[in-house]
Amino acid sequence: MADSPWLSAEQQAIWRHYLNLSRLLQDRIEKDIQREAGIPQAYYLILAMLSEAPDRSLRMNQLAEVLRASQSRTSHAVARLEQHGWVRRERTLQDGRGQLAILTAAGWQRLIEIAPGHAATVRSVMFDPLDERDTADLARIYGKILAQLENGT
Amino acid sequence: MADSPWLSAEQQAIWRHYLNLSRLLQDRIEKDIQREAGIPQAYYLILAMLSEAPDRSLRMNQLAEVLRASQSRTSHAVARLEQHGWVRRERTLQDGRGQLAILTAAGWQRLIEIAPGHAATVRSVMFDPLDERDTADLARIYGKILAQLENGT
DNA sequence: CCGAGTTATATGAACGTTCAAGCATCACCT
DNA sequence: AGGTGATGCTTGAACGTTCATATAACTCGG
Repeated sequence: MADSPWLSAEQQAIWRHYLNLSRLLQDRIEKDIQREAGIPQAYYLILAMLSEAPDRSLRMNQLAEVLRASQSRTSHAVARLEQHGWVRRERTLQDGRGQLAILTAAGWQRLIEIAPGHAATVRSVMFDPLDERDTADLARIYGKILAQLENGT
Repeated sequence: MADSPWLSAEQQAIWRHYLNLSRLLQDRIEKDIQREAGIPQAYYLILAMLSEAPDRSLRMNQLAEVLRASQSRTSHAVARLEQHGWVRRERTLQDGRGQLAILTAAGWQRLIEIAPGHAATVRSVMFDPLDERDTADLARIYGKILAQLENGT
């Protein structure tokens, strides 16, 4: 806990900036992916994470962890991606409870169709306005905040 | 549009950091406010924005704009806050279509009960890990990105 | 002042997320 | 082996957001 609960004027300004930025950015990315692929960004990230995993598959467990999403959310999401035919599920052999989420060929295909446009959006909105010093600073700062967040309380 | 669609390794790392950070932060704040007030952060922000406006009231129009939310979303949200008794609506005199969203006494009361805890959370998670140079850098960087975002495409 | 187009808001359905159970399997102790 | 608790995952209901549509009030040219 902090000694004073209030934010300084500067902190308040940054916080409002952050709120606006993250909403605008979120909306922008969301619409972009929705238009290109007809799925929300959260689902795109599932395809992306699976594509980088060995055998393009992950246990629901681990998938939820890399997404930092709840198991429930992950389960619902994978169920829907399964309907699209972009992911399929298989029981794991080692653990009878385990489910393996596997990126299908169609899912891979879809992903590589979408990815460049998505990357271009991210670049143009987040990185084009920044110079090298900015990105270095941003990396340092995000590292600090993330470390704090991941510490639990 | 950018010349190359791909992100550099550093940009990719920052982007992932940002995604994780914003999700963790969002979850943290959301649960915090949900626990304290039983409303989502988006609704808390409505109370906050109204509290700062003249007569603690704004036209739906302007409210949506300061929130950077759609009119539909704002309408649904205010409807629900009205059920809680924290906001009420009144037709505007000048423009027969206009609706004025007004923070009630109960809404104000609720807000000042919640605000300090909320500020403490923001401070502890976002600002405590940063030193003065960090916050200055962050202000500069967010300013740049926001300017870009607000430029439209 | 009449009608076409615009603006301000609301509404309902569809979708995604959260929350609280629920079920099956595993792990461990006896 | 058999029970007790933990783990992995799913399900359904409740809620918030989005999208398309509706409605009412304004504007402005004729």
